[in-house]
Amino acid sequence: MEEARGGWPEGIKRTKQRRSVLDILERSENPLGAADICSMIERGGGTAWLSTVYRILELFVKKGVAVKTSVMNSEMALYELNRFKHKHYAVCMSCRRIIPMDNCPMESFIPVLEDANFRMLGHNLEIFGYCGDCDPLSGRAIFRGDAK
Amino acid sequence: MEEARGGWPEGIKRTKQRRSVLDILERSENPLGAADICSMIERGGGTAWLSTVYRILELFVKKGVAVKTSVMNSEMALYELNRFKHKHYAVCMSCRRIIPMDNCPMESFIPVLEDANFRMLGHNLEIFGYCGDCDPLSGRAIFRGDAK
DNA sequence: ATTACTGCAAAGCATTTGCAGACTG
DNA sequence: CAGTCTGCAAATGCTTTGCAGTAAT
Repeated sequence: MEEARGGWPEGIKRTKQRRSVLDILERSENPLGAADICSMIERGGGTAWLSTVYRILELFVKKGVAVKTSVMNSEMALYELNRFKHKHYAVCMSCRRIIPMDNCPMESFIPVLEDANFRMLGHNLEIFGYCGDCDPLSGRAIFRGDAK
Repeated sequence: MEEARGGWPEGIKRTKQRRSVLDILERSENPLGAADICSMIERGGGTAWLSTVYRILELFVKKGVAVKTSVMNSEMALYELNRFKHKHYAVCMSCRRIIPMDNCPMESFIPVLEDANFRMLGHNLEIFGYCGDCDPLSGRAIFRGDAK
């Protein structure tokens, strides 16, 4: 489902740095670390301090524009655009290469892995949401405009 | 499939601290952080420095006795016994509670979540293994006795 | 006895926070 | 113009590393 993207996400002030970060996230197939994003901005001629990138990413996550992904055995937090679909990755335990697998019901990814010449040793499924004790269960949309 | 457990994992020297860590991992349903393990040992009357626990966990992972799990939105690395089966968790985005789901093919976990009164907002599947360029593809068992 | 492991201290990274100046709406 | 965001620096928290003494085989 498309969001306000193409335009600009609702409730986020437009700055040069935020434009850059969103632009990079939109272009990237793979999740990126804050440092990656920072150096990509610099390579593109822009400037953005690392702490600023962190703050922007945190904001994007809070607004539901991006999601924070922890990829197995990586020390770094990775971020990617919230594309509102399943996120499935094959992560190489050696070089950390990430093979993204879109549209991926459980039963169909084996062929994809074989095509990618990837030997699966195991997998890990994480489900996120709210348990009974914590569910805000309101009519409000999740992630929208609540204080820090 | 059972390993040398109940006995002692092959190729690991027996020390008080390692016994403690393995014991705790065996008893725990959920993945644990190094600090958790450390304080559990102290609560049990033992002693184990945090750095020692980290070293032990690193060793266990290298030997295939434990696996390192990164649970969504957690800053800490978590470790658990390698039980040689799928690892599926539901993680509460608010309190970080972890609901483990054993024996969990994709199509069957929805009822489990409903029983646990868990509202799923999304999920994340990670697959680990070796890509074509990195596959050691030897006859050797994975994780067994290779240098750091 | 030899070799490896642990306690402890200090370093290393990724991430966060505080503050003053700069920028957006 | 008011409120927020960014640059920058310093702090924080998890994890790693170095070294000397201690324990396991």
